[in-house]
Amino acid sequence: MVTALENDPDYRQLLRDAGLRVTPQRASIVTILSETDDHPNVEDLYEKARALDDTVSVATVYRTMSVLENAGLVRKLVMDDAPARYEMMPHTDHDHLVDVDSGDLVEIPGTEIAELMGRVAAELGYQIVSHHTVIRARKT
Amino acid sequence: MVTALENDPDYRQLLRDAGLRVTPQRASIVTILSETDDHPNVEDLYEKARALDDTVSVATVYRTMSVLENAGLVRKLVMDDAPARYEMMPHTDHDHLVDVDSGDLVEIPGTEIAELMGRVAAELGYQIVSHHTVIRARKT
DNA sequence: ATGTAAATGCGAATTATTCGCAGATGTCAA
DNA sequence: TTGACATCTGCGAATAATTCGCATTTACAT
Repeated sequence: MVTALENDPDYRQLLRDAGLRVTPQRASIVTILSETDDHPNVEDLYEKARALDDTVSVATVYRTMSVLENAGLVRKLVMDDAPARYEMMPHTDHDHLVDVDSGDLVEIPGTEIAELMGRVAAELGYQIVSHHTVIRARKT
Repeated sequence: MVTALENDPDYRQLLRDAGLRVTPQRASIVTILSETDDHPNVEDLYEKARALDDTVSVATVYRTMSVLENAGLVRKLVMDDAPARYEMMPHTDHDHLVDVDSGDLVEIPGTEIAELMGRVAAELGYQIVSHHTVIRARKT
């Protein structure tokens, strides 16, 4: 269980490779995000990161997410009717399903969906940059 | 070329079947939306509907979209960084692809993607209510 | 015709997110 | 090590999209 980015040189290097400075605020935010199983929104991240480092501000959480998204380190999940949620860019690809009754967000393992999209996009002469899929569903 | 819902009894009935009143504002908005090829946002709809009927207000466009979406007559496309866009619920299913360079929105014909999602969701014990997929891509 | 719930316009309120700016600080080259 | 300086930061104000409150109107079942 890692408690600070200091102990986890991976992210320090990832940030540097992306041409980004390693600040304590970014360290706390990335630590929180990478240690969590769910998909926090900015408010969640702000509160938890602040527990590690009370100099973190909301604006910085927004900026950090934006900057990490551009660097391809973070994936933003745009929700239909709620603030965006985030996850570290997964190594094992997956999509997302929202339980419309409970609001839970479930990960759909597997790369089939993305692969199919890739094929279909290729047929139209496009190469996928990213895809945003949120399935709204109800337990059967 | 239809110019008012009056001439297109289909939608009047669809609204009624959904338990909704047929108001002139709704008539204008639905007419505009159903005659357009692209995927207008609320501002687009507001301006065009207002040309038909200058009593239409922005709030009503929002409310109408919301109400029609719940009734399953309209599909809302949640964009990553721009206001939501809408389309009449298509009979021929399709998904959407945004050209990241031009901003163009392209329809992806076919039901394969939705079918695959349906199968995958079923495996997890879910039944799809709706799915919102926007692929961001670049011409090859 | 008429009663009533539903719908409307208006403008104010809310919510998520971005921005401007002045001060702080990581990083790099000497 | 130490500067130098571009990058980051916090703060609070600004913006943009969307929703709400409320008084008034209206569609439509009876």
